This record gives sequence, C-alpha cells and structure tokens, in this order.
Amino acid sequence: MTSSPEFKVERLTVAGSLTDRVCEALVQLISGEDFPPGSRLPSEMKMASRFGVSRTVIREAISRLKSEGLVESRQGSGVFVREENMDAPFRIDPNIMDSIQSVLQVVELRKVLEGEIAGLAAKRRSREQMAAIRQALKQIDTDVAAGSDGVDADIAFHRCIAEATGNPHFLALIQFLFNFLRNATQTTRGIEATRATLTQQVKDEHRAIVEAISHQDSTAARAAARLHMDRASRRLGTADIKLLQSASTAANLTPSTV
Amino acid sequence: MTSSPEFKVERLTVAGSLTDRVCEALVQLISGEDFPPGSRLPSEMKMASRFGVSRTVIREAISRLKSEGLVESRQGSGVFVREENMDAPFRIDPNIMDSIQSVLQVVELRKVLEGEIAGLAAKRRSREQMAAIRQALKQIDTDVAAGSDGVDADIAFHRCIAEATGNPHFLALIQFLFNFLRNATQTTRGIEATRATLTQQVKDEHRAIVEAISHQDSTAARAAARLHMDRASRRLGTADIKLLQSASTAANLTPSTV
DNA sequence: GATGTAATCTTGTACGACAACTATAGCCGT
DNA sequence: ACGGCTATAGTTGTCGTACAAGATTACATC
Repeated sequence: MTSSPEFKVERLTVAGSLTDRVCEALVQLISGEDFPPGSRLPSEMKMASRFGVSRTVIREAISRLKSEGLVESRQGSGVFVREENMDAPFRIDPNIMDSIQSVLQVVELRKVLEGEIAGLAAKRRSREQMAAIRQALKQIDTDVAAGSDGVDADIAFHRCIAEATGNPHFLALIQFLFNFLRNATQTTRGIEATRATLTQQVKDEHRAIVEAISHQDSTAARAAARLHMDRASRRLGTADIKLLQSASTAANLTPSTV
Repeated sequence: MTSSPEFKVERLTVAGSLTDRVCEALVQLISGEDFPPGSRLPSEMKMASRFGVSRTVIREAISRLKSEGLVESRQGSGVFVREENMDAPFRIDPNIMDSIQSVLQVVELRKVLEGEIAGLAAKRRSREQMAAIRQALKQIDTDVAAGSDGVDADIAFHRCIAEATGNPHFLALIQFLFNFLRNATQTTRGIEATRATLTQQVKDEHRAIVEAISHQDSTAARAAARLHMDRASRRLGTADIKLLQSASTAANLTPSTV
C-alpha cells in the first residue's frame, strides 16, 4: 500500500459550519461500507488533511458522533465505529416540522396508538386507574375554567389512559409524540385556540372514551379514541393549515434569525 | 454587578474525560434553574476559566450539547439554551433489557403497531408496494434456504409493509423497535433458533398477512398481523424465557466486559 | 524465543492567534 | 432631541503548535 486513500472524500455539503459538514460526511461514510462496525477510522490528523480542515473541526465532529453513540474513541489507539447502534433512539427529524403533511402523519401515528391504548386500557384498567382517568377528565374543565388553555390537562388525561394499559412504553411513546406535536404547533398558537373554541365537542369525545373504558368495552374505547384523533387531525388540517404553512415558509426565509 | 459569579461551578464528576465531566456539569446547569430556556450561557472563555479547563474542552462539550439539541450557538452572539427539549428522543431504557417482562411489553407495543400498519397498508398499498412485499416474503425463504437465520429478511418484510402505509414515521418507529428487540435478544441467539424451527408456522402467518393486504382487506390484515405478533410473543414467553433470564443475569455480572 | 524497553503513533488538553460575525455605545447629521 | 451610521469591543468559528497520556509496534537484550 503505497498511498491508497483510506477513504474517498465526499463532497462536503454547502450549508452549515465546517463541523456540521464534516459531521455529516463522516456519518455518511460510517453508514456506508467504508467503515464497518468495529473498524478504526483514520487518525484525526489524516482526516484533517483529507477534508482540508483543522484538527479542531475534526475533533468537534468526532465529539458529536461520540455523543450520538456512533463512534467510540480510545486514547492512544484511535476512534472506532461502535458495534451496534442499539441505542439509536427514535426521533423525528426536527426539520420536517415545516411540513404540515408530516405533522399530520405524526398525528396519524398518535391516532393509531391512542386507539389501541384506549382498547387495552378498557381491558386492564384497575379501579384506581379508572378513578384517576375520571379525575383527569374533570381537571380539564377545572383548568379551562381557570383560564388555562387546557393543553396540559388534556395531555395528563391521555397519559392517565396510557398508564392504565400497564405497559409503560405506551406512556413513554405518546409522551414523546405530545412533545413533538406541541413544539410543532406552538409556533402558531393556532391549535390551542382551536381547541379552546371546540371545547364542547372535545368534551363529548373525551366522555365517550371514558365511558367505554369504564364499561371495559375495548372495541368502543378504541373506536372512540380513533374518532377523537380523527377529528383532531381534521381540526388541524382545515383551520390551522394556512397558519402553519405561512409560519413554516417564514421560518425558511429566516433560518436562524429567531 | 461587580463580580457576581454567573453560575456556580458544580463539582465535576470524578470519572471520564474532561469533556465528559464538563458536558455533564453543563447539562445539570441547564436542567436546573441556572439557565432557563432562551437564556445565554457565559462565553467560552469565562466557562473555561470557571471550570479550570481550556477553551478546547468547553467547545467540545458545547459541540455535544448542540448535537443533542440542548443548546444552539450563534456566531458573534453566544450560546443559547434551546426553548424546548422537543428533541427529547423516544428511547427505551437499556437497563430494562434484563427483564423478560419488559421485552414482552415492547413486543406488545410492536404488536399494536404491526396490526395497524398492516391495516393501513391494506388500504393504501400501491401495486408496486404490493410487489415489493411479495418479493420480500420470497426473500425470507431464499435466505433461509441459503443458511441464513432469516432475521434480516424478516425485518425487511415488515419494513416493506410499513412503507406501504405511506407514513414514514411508522417505518422509523418499527425499525427502532426491531433494533431494540434484536439487541435485547441477540445475547442468547435463542430467538432466532426458535424462529428457525417454527418456520412453517411463521410462513403461514406471513402469507395470511400478505393475502389480506393483497385483497385490500384491512380488517383481516390487522387481525393476521396481530395474530402473528401474539404467537411471536408466546414463542418468546415460553421457550426462551430461561435463556434470556440467565443471559441477563450473566450480563449484569459483566457490565462492560464485552 | 521470551521479555523488557524504547520509539512511534494516537487521542486528550492547553494556549495563542486571527477571521467572521454581532451587539452595543457613541458620534454625527438633521 | 432623535434617527441613522460607524467604531469598537465581545463572541463564536477556525487554524496552528505544542505537549501530556495512553497504546501499539519494533527492537534490542537475554
């Protein structure tokens, strides 16, 4: 091996800082077949030379990859690609938030989950859990009467139902989806307003879910929850779509001027 | 303000590199009330002085926090705490892998998803997607005949179905669950063996799913997928439970000796 | 051939310098 | 007095060098 290049230098992306670009390029190289799991990637000096950047940039990029669990560095030995990316978490790409369609797709995911969660909760809920659900339902009214937008109480309500399944992963997953949707929609503040105006309809939907769970009728609970989410996505899809779209385009024009 | 310390220097943890410790300390400070969302944290120079490390270390720590979405840096202005931790990913605590019950709970989550995914795929699949699903089903046989355990092909099969929903989040989520389950079970190699011995039954279950999707019968598709997952969890719950348990206890004894 | 040691390579950390960019204070013109 | 422009200081981004700490390899020695 006289001077065989240890890896091809990918075209660095045009946007972002040097560290961003190098990071992206390295992820591509690791994802590809250039560096299989367990292999050692070139020394920081060599990478700096190949990419035409300083070692500082390489080190910061490696630092990110380490925090994401893609690589692992051993002092004096080198940087190695981690065996498994089992820790690769489930995350939704934040820059798809612009797209109203993607938000609706997340809502669809939530709809599926809420339906099954309600069905399972109907089967398994204990008496205490049933009381907690009823209490959470009341809390929504209390909060709204006190001037709150009721979003927190609404989330707590659905969390109570998820807890009643006895499977903590359902709770964790819908909590994650709540976080995402809240952040995706909070830019406009349109959803909360919509929810506030449609309180009566939402209240009826909630009651239907609670009643079904109370009667341990899992089929009805699933249907009620799905209907609830269907209507929620419809509310999202009609009134607020323009707001969200305009907000997203505005965000595109001013990427970091927030 | 003459010389009010802008933040208290937390005790740096004893283990890990300087970057690790600084990173941890910063996370604590951000999680606490010292630096609320939107606030600017001290300049890199000041932090370097406070922590008694070089600016390099601070920069690498900040780089990690940026990749984790906790902070955001603006050149010439400073480093700011991001508004919401909307990026908080959905991840399953790795140390629950010990518990066979938790694994079964994840399987239940997958069961729910696979059922709904199959139902949606039955409604929406295009002709090309149907062909891809059939192709993936055949590939399982091909791989198994070639001596493979067929796990990869099995995953690819279910991925094809998820793709046919047209909602990429379903695909991403079940891929995440696959990764977790694979890592949770691969220690014993017991599951693959089980799956290999029960090929005929699994094949029948797969065929039922494919036929239902082909006929665009979403109810049948959902039922078939749920049955498939039910049987999978039963297979998991009976034969391999002892293997998994023993493997988990062994893993506890050797936490990082892999 | 086994073994201990030195040379060498790699990552970790520190320091200094400058470029690119921002925000602010202050000056100036009106 | 007020608005707009500029100078200036502060901050992040990038570069380079240097050395410490740990690991690997080669080699000399027995």
